[in-house]
Amino acid sequence: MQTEQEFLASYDMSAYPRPSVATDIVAFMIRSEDTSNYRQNAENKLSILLIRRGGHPYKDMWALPGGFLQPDETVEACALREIREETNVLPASLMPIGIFSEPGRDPRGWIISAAYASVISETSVEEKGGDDAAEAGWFDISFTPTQEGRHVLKLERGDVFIRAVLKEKTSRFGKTEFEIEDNGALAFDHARIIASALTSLREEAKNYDVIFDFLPEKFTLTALQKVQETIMNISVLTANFRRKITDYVEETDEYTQGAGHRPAKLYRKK
Amino acid sequence: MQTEQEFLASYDMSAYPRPSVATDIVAFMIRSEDTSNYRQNAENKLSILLIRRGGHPYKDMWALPGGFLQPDETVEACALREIREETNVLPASLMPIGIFSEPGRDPRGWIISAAYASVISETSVEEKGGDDAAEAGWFDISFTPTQEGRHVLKLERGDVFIRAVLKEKTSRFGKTEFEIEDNGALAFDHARIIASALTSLREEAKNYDVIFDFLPEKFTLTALQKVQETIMNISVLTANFRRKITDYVEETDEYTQGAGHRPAKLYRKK
DNA sequence: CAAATAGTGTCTCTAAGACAATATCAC
DNA sequence: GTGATATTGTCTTAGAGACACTATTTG
Repeated sequence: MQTEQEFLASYDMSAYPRPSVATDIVAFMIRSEDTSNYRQNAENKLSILLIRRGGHPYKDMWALPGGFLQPDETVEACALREIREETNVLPASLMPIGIFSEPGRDPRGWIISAAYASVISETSVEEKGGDDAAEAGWFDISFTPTQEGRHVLKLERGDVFIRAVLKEKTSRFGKTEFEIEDNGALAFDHARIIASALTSLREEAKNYDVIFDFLPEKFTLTALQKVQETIMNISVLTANFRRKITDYVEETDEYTQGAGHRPAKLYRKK
Repeated sequence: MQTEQEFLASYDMSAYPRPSVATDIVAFMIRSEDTSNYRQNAENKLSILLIRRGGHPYKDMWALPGGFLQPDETVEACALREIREETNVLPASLMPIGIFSEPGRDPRGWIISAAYASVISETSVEEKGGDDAAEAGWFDISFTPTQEGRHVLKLERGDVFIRAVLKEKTSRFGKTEFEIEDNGALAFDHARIIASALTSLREEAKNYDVIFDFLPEKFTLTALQKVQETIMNISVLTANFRRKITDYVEETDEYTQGAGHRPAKLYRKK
């Protein structure tokens, strides 16, 4: 009879086949763009971070940031490390999206990926300019349904346009999934991952769980409302939004200044 | 300059360290127990499937069904295969719970696990008796909060009692997690996985997504209500439950028979 | 009829949606 | 004052929760 010690000493992990395990991160940020009229508030665009692949496979196409899991870290820590390496910022939130493990999803071999959505506040990343701007950048994202259950994913940054088409599919267990019909210029199955991530983000934004993470510590209620409207791609009535959000925020005694119109009180997350 | 073909031909996956990847499945079933009074409806108990470990490590302790991912399958397919091997049944649903990847979670080495919750209808599994009853069995489960953010997980089957204690912890990003304080007789970090799975199941049951999966195709509204009450560990008023559930079901023209009280109409999921 | 479950009607209160009205700043 | 945003008030309606009541079967 073997003892546990003896068993563990003789156990050989390499007897079983093992995949490489990676994380891919969909990093969301809301970028505000000044309007022509100085009195008008800035407009918001939802954007994600993409990196141009310098080497094979999918050379010169755009991919999500990510990397391989290391032996001394959790999958979540790996995702945080990768996003940190790319943006120099710790994200304000990290949400699991799913495990992507279809055989053949990576031409290099058996590589499965744990996908995460993360949220980065624009103010936290502002200082970093476009130092290696050709290699990484924030793409404005839109994801809209068309006829016959198809969805078009558009990513735009300056003069770079990416357009992918996905088909909505209900999985065996009733969960809606996306299937890639046209990759656009996206690498691997990343169009699918982005679609899932945005769907999850919208789900989370419904109950106000994630919208605070897009803003700095102190913010106006109008800014908060704009965040939600931008994410959900809808518009809500101000009075109703304020009534519902009251439970989640607390006042500060500060106000915005010099905006060419009535100042707004700043709030903090409760 | 290398072509993509050349790159892929020279690519060596084994240059990077790889973990073993496994799935663990929390299979839920609601078992009805006849009461002493013949006119009374059966009582429901929520239960999960556990397997007694025959070998090291954690020899003789109880563990979740699961197994290693194979190169030609998705993680989800792996979970389905494992649950199928154990119960001979295809579950009615499969929900991702999370990836458990803390270094040291498995004494055999670097093994990460994708955990799933699945739901099995009692009627679909009824035929199978206790053929290897000593090795696997359905344990009634209860999971109740105590003082100071602790939770007690009790598992019971005949004369086998398992009692584990977990501490509720809010992760960095606001998600509630569980940390094991006392494993009871559970192997690995499976107490944590079970706690997460039950929490997810309750979340899903709130909006009636998963309760149908516990029942056969045709069911009474009372049975459906009992399922929800059993999962959530609450009781709801019949009139209100029926009003809300109307949108999710459709009538059949069949009725229950010979129960010693008024027959109930059978419904189907819409 | 008794015991048990099955099923319906309705009152109250809260929350959501729509819309109107008022407040305050920079120029 | 004008143009912009900030903030509050209130009407209506839908839905959740509580509770009382009626219906139907078997022994």
